[in-house]
Amino acid sequence: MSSTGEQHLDLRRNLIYLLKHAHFRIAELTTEALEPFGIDARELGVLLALAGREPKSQQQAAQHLGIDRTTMVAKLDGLEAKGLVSRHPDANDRRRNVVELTDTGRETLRKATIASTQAEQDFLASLTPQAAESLRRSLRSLVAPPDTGD
Amino acid sequence: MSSTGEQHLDLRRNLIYLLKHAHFRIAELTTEALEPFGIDARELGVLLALAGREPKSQQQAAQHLGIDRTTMVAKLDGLEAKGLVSRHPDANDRRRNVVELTDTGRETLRKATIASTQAEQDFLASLTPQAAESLRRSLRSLVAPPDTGD
DNA sequence: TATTGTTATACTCTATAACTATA
DNA sequence: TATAGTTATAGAGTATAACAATA
Repeated sequence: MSSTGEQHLDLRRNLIYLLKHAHFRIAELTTEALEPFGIDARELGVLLALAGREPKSQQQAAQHLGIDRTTMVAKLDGLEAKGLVSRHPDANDRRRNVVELTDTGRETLRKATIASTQAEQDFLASLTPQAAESLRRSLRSLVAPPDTGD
Repeated sequence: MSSTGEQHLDLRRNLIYLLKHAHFRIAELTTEALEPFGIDARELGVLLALAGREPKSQQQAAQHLGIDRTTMVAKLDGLEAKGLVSRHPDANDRRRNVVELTDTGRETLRKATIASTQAEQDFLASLTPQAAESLRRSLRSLVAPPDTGD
């Protein structure tokens, strides 16, 4: 702690580096854990975004996830092909597609979430429960709630 | 906390989602903060990796950063073109390039690190100092020290 | 034979622009 | 005119394979 601005020239204290690698590793672990369910970590994210407040239009789901609507198209194509989601034109606004989880999708989400939660716990195993909860809480407040309910 | 396995079907508690978006945002903030110095957040990472224990071969630097050696080539091409690093064949093993920061590179790193640290502090501003330090410490232990000093 | 740096190539992820159908 | 979904396309960023020089 010098007063002259010694700025710890240490890669391993760099937040970008830490967050990038932490993300990479949990994504890797989760992808492995989800393998039996036929979806990857990204697809779980889409299912979670949809499960929040159905029914949703594609665009609403995309905003919730923080991805582009054009990206959402491809994700939903894949999930629909697997029978996990269904798309129907919105009766009130036929430009929109209402996206819903199928029964299979809901069941897959349930099981995949259990596996994903286990992967997270494995990932966080070296932390105390308090530190793990603090980490999650801090990240939540940093990311800020994209709680656009419309 | 139900005992039946209610697995919080909430995207915003999902670690991958949180880490991905946290990474995205700090990378964005840092890139802005580094703009005056002519480097981006990734290039700062490379400079930091090099500054650790010079002199280093390209491959050692790449391993330290956790990127492929072929990726390192392009990064160093850019940094060399900007006059921030220099490459010389290793006298003891002429297959290797020893990569070092130039004086300009060292000075750029110094200033960029100050700006980057400020960006991190801005990013973490909503956390208590304790929570911020806990976050960094937890992330460090999760990422694990790639302290291959050779 | 193995390794370092390099190049060519391909793959993934994502966004921008343009098209269509609806509003 | 504007919006939702779609498609085509292009741009990052990265890794794999193959090559030259060196060990």
